[in-house]
Amino acid sequence: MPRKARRSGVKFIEDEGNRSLTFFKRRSGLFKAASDLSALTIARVVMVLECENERFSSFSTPKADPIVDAFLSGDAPPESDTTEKQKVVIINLQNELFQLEKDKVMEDKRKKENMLRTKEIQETSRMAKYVYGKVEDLDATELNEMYHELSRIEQEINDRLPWWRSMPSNVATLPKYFPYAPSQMSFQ
Amino acid sequence: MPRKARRSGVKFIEDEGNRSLTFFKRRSGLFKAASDLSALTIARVVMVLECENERFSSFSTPKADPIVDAFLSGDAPPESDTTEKQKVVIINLQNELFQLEKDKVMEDKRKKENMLRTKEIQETSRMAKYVYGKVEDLDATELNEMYHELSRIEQEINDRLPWWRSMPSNVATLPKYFPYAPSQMSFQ
DNA sequence: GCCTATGAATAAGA
DNA sequence: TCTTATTCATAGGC
Repeated sequence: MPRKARRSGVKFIEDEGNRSLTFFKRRSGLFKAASDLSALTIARVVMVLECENERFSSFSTPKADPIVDAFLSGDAPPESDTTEKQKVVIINLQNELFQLEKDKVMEDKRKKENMLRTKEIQETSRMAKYVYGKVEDLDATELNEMYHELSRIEQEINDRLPWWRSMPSNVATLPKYFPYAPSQMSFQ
Repeated sequence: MPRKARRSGVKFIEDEGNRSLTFFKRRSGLFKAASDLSALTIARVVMVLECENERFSSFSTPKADPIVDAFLSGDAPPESDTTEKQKVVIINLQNELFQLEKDKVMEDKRKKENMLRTKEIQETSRMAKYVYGKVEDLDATELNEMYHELSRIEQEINDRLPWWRSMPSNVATLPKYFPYAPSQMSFQ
């Protein structure tokens, strides 16, 4: 029985407490919506949120084997054989080692790119061209490339792990410094 | 005036046409929700969708100056003078430089953490044996021992690793909207 | 695309 | 947190 009228538009919420409450409520709504969407269709979703306190959260639809999930979440049937558990744990470790190697490569690559980029920016005097070219075009490309890069890594890992149809879901999560982009786009 | 009952659960939609219709409807709903969330609070959202035909779409809330926004979305008044454009360019560049700095810091942090982790794994010689050896080659006692050892380490890893590499075990605590739980996490 | 009946999300209040 | 009144998204028709 609301005594105060329900909030009207989509204006910024001034009150701190109310704002953060709304943030959490709506975040879970958003996650649920994303989850439902990918359940109803085949779509995959990856999502990163940064709240006002610079804290991040992410959501992504997984492709992990249900059996593995069950093990990992502790729902494994009690009679399940120990070797199954070993497998899971070992996979985790192999996975992690592999990830670490991959991370190294990726970081070096990104660092190089960033250095080039910084230099470019500092050198550039033709700024207008930059704006047009960068934001309109490159963001879409970067987005696409980044996603595919992640997918590729995921694929490689999958190839190494015969009975694990896919990576643990969090691998598909995008890095937090994902380029900001024009608000909405579709590509290839 | 629905003649057919409304769809019940969140089961996969078999019918192709219906499925893609639902995809588009819900995608726009998702985008709207994300947009509202970031309007109501300060949150930033980045989202990438991959539909079943391997096409991508993305949504993100840019944290740009409103002027920049207008400019990027093509809404800039035609008569807007050069100084406006310059302002746009500068803000944009500042944004990106800031991003790059942030990236640098994050990468250093990650690199450090990775090195520690790699060392930890490599130093544990028994562990190495387990990881690189075959499960089938170990006897029951070894297996058991290993399981407990690895479980302990897994726990430690979860306690110490940053979000992007934590073991999926924590999925257990998350709401399951899905037979296989979506990965949802918060970090930093 | 647009229109409604219906169910789901959520803002306040407790 | 939970509850409930209300708004909002959306499934099904066109």
